[in-house]
Amino acid sequence: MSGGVVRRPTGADVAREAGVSPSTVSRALNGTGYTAPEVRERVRAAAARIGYIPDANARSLRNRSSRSVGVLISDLRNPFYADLAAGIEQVLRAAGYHMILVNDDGNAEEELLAVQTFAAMRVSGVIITPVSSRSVKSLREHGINVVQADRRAGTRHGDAVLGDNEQGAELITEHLLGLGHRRIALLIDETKWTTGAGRLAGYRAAHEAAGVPLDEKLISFTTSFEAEAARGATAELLGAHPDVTALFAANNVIAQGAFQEIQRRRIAVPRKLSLAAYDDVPWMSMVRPGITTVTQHTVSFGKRCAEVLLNRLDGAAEQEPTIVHVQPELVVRASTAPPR
Amino acid sequence: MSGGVVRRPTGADVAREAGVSPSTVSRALNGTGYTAPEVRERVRAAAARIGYIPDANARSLRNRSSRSVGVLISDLRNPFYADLAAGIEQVLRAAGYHMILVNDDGNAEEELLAVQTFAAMRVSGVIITPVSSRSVKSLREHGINVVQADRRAGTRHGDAVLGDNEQGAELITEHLLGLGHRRIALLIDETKWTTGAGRLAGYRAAHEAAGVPLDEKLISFTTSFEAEAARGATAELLGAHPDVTALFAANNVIAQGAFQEIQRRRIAVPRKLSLAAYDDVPWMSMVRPGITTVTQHTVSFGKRCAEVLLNRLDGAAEQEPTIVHVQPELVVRASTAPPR
DNA sequence: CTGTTAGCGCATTCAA
DNA sequence: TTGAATGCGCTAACAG
Repeated sequence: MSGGVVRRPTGADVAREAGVSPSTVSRALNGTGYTAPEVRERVRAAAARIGYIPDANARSLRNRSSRSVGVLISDLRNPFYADLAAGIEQVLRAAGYHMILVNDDGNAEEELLAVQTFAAMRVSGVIITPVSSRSVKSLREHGINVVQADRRAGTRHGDAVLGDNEQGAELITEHLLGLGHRRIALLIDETKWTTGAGRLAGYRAAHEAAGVPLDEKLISFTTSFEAEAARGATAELLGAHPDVTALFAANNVIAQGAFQEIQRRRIAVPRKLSLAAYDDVPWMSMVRPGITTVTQHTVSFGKRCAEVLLNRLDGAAEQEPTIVHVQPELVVRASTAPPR
Repeated sequence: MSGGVVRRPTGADVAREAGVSPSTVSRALNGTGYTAPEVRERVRAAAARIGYIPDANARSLRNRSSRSVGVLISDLRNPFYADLAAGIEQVLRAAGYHMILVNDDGNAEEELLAVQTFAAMRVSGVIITPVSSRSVKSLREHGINVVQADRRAGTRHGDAVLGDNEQGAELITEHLLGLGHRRIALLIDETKWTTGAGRLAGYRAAHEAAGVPLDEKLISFTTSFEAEAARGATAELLGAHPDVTALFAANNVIAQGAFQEIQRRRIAVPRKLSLAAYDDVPWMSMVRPGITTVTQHTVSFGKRCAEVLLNRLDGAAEQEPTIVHVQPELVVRASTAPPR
């Protein structure tokens, strides 16, 4: 039992039940075109009675567009992306859309595959934390609305919701400089993306503004996106430059690696070393000392992304690109203090 | 520019390009039915040349089923669910399916709405951490394959991937009893779901097995799913029962609240109080002392869910239900030690 | 205001 | 082995 093909009621069934034509059913249920109020009620009742659920695929085929939105992120296990997706989904759902979520693991191939999928599904838009500019271009060529989230790849055109990475990094660096630090190391993984580039620029700008000379050797580039790599980079840096008094980790994964290395070496934070990070994720407020961070209010960030997309779908098709800048905010906790 | 409707190539276009009929295109590209190898190549080349992407909606309409799988979870911001979804997505993607992710916030209404959506989309299956049994029933009535993940609502039928909550709770409780604790409090939020009920049962069973009398007053029920509520419950419990030497938090959110309250009161862990939790999430290994937990290997857990569903889709339509039990594993860290 | 007709793009009969 | 015809379920013209 239970198995087999379930013949689900169609619009024609509703039509029969209500004694009208299929097109009237469509109009009555969708509120498009004219329908006599009395008829509309009858159709609604009939539909409810037989449990009619309009077939989304038929509708999308006919309309050449669906109520689906593609969301393409790097890593759902990273709370930054998970929160972003959570914010997006919340707004989409409230607006009657649903989210196709694809993880690309920071891999351009996978990203391109997902673009194919989204094109095939005729999603009405895509929100993407881009890895390669090809995907974004490809999306556009397919006539799909795209909102770039968190960073931009290549093209500077089109809708985007971005954090002000330069300002965020300045906030942190200023904070550290203001405490009296002069040897502040930056741990960063990439500077090809707008996020990394901006954070590096902010770090530089803050030094410049304060008139503090910057030692380029204190900028450490991690090669991978794993916390373990960041731990190694931290070890190396601390070994080579024992005079460093503060560490600035450019994202939450790097911060994790740095924190672990610091714990392993039993370095007293903030007495011997201050630590600050970009992006506030839960563990940073759970550990002692709590980590000073720049938060981007990630869930709201995601909401903004969805709002920008929805706005574009609501007729603003040929409007100017919307660029939203999310203000980063410094959260001072106990991991930063004046140098000894 | 860029705007307007993009006329995407259809199978007919490919047919024209390759000098064959549309049906041959379909056969050649899908590998169904007979096609001359030479023709197949020609069609493939033509398709690639003009950038043909089969319309997923048309295909789903025709096939009465899509390559979409609905995933319905409680809260993407909770790392447990995020990891679960990450595991599911990874396996689905590798198998050529995609994930429609819906958050129900533990709300039965939202859950039911999502069921409607999934039915409308003709998803080929749904993986759900159920809130209400109605949704699961409704899904079945629509002839949709469902895999219940982590817990079951009402019905004991059908495919499911479940943690052995009773055993996991026993593992923790035994561990604490073995250390010599006799006054172990349990912080739990619900016991209507199979997860909560199982964990409570395991806590009881371990006491029984050890011949240690259990004080029912040490079982504290949180009313909400927020960490803050758990913090309050912890405060109350600690106030009422200062002789408690160990705390067992039944999930990661409760553990967070408990941990925060413990920090606030500056209670020495594990010297004055031991703390253990169900489900291992990142902050638990970052804080000092690290929290002793039972891990369910959540990402793999998610993978198993997807595998069970895929297996069902692969012809096992009328097969016996698959029930997978995921073995919990005790991870002993520094938050548990013999009572003072 | 409502019904008839047509077609979205595909996969599958059935004939050839 | 291939092509022509058909219909999945829906909505939008167009007549009435």
